[in-house]
Amino acid sequence: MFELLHVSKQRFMAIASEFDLSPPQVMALRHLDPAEPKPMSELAQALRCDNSNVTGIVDRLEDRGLVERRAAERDRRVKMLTITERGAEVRDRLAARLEEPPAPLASLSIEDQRALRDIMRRALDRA
Amino acid sequence: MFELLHVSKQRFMAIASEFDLSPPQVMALRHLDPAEPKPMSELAQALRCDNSNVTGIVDRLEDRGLVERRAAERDRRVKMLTITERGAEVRDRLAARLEEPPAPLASLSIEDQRALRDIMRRALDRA
DNA sequence: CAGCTTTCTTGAAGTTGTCAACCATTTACA
DNA sequence: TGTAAATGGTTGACAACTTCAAGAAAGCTG
Repeated sequence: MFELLHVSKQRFMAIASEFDLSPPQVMALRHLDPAEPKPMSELAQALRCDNSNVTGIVDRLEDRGLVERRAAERDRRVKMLTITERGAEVRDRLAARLEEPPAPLASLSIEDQRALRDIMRRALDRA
Repeated sequence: MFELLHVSKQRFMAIASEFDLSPPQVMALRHLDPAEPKPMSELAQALRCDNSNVTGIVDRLEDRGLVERRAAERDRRVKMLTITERGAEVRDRLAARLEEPPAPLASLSIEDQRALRDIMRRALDRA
């Protein structure tokens, strides 16, 4: 189990570096929705880290033109995050790459894969 | 699956901080064996990071008196890492804590847990 | 309007990570 | 044997993540 986590983490970092992104940047891109701008604080909550941390991560994503900050109309304190066109394209390729089943799991039989999926679902439902 | 990884990572970091250790420090302690000193380079390989990185991690573990560096007799370039008495005690408590099944998995039925374990084993054997 | 709260930013400090350069030691070979 | 190359670890520079404390700007409340 421990081993599997380690392998998965390696895989995740390898994919992130394919896109020249850091793991938190990938998490941020995954969470943001091109159709629906979200405030920084929500991203911080999703990433389970401090607001001030998100500032830096978004700074670097914005430098690369992947996301944009925009003051909310209703409350000008909150900055809404939107994904740019380039960002959406990267996000899609990233999602496709991450959805490929990891090597150890791909080598399992179809029945095992199904069983695994069902057990995982039950585990997360109970959580 | 993604979600499960995220949850597991959170759990791991929470346990690490219970012991006032960082994740890499925990990984290092887990890898070292109180009975058998190992060279820095082997730890670097296990942690999949640069030698120079291990230098810093071991520095901080040594500052807390958890591990010790000792020049190998055969080749004085290599530093053998040993776990101190305090280190072994921490390592044991840590192992016990990490072996407790994580909450989402613990809530599964016994059959599901067994099935999960068997599938995991098959996955890692094939890898 | 005055004071409190909320959202985000900034700055300091610490850890991780990589890379290049370096030192000491060992090994290879001419 | 003696010099050159390889090896193990350290150091320094740099970038990113992380948290905390302090601050600025905007909004809310009485």
